Amino acid sequence: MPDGVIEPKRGRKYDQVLDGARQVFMADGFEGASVDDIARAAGVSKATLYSYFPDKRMLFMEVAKNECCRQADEAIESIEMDAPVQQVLCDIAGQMIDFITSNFGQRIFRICVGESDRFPELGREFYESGPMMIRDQLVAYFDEAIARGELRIEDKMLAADQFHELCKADLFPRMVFNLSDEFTKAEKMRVVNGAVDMFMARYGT
Amino acid sequence: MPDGVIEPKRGRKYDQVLDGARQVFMADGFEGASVDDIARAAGVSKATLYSYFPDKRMLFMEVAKNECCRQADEAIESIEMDAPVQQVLCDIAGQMIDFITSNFGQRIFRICVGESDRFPELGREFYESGPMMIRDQLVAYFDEAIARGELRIEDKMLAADQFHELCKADLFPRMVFNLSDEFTKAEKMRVVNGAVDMFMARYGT
DNA sequence: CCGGAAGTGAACTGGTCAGTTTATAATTAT
DNA sequence: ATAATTATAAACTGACCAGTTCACTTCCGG
Repeated sequence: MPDGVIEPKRGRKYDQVLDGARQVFMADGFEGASVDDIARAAGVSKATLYSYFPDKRMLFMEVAKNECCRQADEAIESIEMDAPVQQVLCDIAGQMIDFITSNFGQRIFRICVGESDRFPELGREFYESGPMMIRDQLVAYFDEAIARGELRIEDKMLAADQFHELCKADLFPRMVFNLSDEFTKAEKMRVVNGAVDMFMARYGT
Repeated sequence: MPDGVIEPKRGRKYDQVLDGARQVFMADGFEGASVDDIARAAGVSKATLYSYFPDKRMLFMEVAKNECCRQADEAIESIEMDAPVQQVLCDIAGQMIDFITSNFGQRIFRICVGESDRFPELGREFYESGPMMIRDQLVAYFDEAIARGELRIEDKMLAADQFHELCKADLFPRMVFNLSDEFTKAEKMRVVNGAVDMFMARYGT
C-alpha cells in the first residue's frame, strides 16, 4: 500500500483517540481531563494513546486545531458575500455569536485562557486560527465594500476588531463568567442588530 | 478589648496571609498556586492559614474580592463627570483599558475564566463586582448626558456593554492569548479614540 | 498460515498537593 | 505569673495523575 492520500494519519485508532480526547477535554477542561479517562473514552489503551501523541499537550493541540479549522470553514462557506452590506454584516455577526456561544467555542476559550501561562503555544495557536483569521476575512470584505463605495474606513484592522468585539456585547461576559450558558434568539438578535447599527453609523456612507 | 471597629478581622496574621496569598495567586494562578507556597510567602504556618480560611477556594475568593473593590473604587474616583461627553468617555475608556491590561486584571480574568467550571461562585462574584458595576456606572452617566441632550440612546444597557467591548478591541485578544502583555500609549490611544468615535457616531446628537 | 506490526491491560514510578494532626513554643490578658 | 489563646514545624494521610514498562494478544498482509 504505497499511498492512498486519505489513509488515516498512522495506525487504525488515531481518529478514535482524537474523538475520545475531544469528548473528555470538552467535558473536563485541560487540567481536569485525565489521560486515563481519555483512553477509556476512546476505547483504547493508554500505551496506544502515547504511541500516537508524545504527551497530553500535543494531544490537546491536535484536538483544538482540528475542531477550529472545521468550524471556521463551515462558517465561512455559509455567507453570501454579494448581498447588501447590512445583510452581510448581520450574517457574519450571527456566525460569530453562534461560535462564541457554542459549547465548543466556550470550552476552548476557557481552556486557552486558563492554561496559556503554563502552555503558551496554545494561546498563540488559537489566536492565529481564530481572531486573526476573522480579522483577515473581515478586512478582505471591507476592501470590496469600500471599492463599491458602500463603506468608508481609515483603519480597517481596527474596524474589524471593533466589529468582532461588538458582537460579544452582553453575551460574552455573561457566558464567560458562567451566569448563562445559552441565549435566546431574541438576545442574540439584539446584539447583532446593535453591532450592525453601530458599525454602519460609524463606517457607512 | 470589647471592640475597636478596625481590629483585623480575627487574629494578628490575617492580613499577612491575605498578602501572601495575593502574591502567589497572582504569580501562579489558582491551580498553579500551592498552599505550602502561600504559607511560606505569608511567613505563616500552614496550620495558621487553615485556621483563618476553611480552604483554598475561600482564601482565593477573599483575595479577589478585596482587590477588585479596591481597584474599582480607585478608578471611579478619578473621573471628572462634568467634562464634555467626549472627554468623559475617553477617561472612562482609558481606565477600563488600564484595568484590563494591568497585571491584576489579566491574572484575575485568567483565573476566573479557567476555574469557573469547577468553581462557579467565583465567576459570578467577579461579574458582579466587575462588568456589572461598570455597566451600572455607565448607564447612570448616560442618563445625565441624555438629560442634557448630549446623547440619544434607546437601549442604554446595550450601549454600555458595547462601549465596554469596544475598549477591548485588538488589545484584549492579544493579551488574553498571550501574544503581548504590555501595550504602548499609542496602541491604547488608537483603541480609546476608536471606541469614542464609534460611540459618538452612533449615539451622539 | 505465519511473522511482524499494532494494540492491550495492569502494574509501577515518581511526583504533587490539599488538608490534618501533634507536640511544642510564643503571645497576651488578667 | 499563670492560664488561655494563638502560632509553629514537620510529619502524615489519602488522593490523584502523567508517563513508562512489560508480558501478552490480536490483526493483517504476503
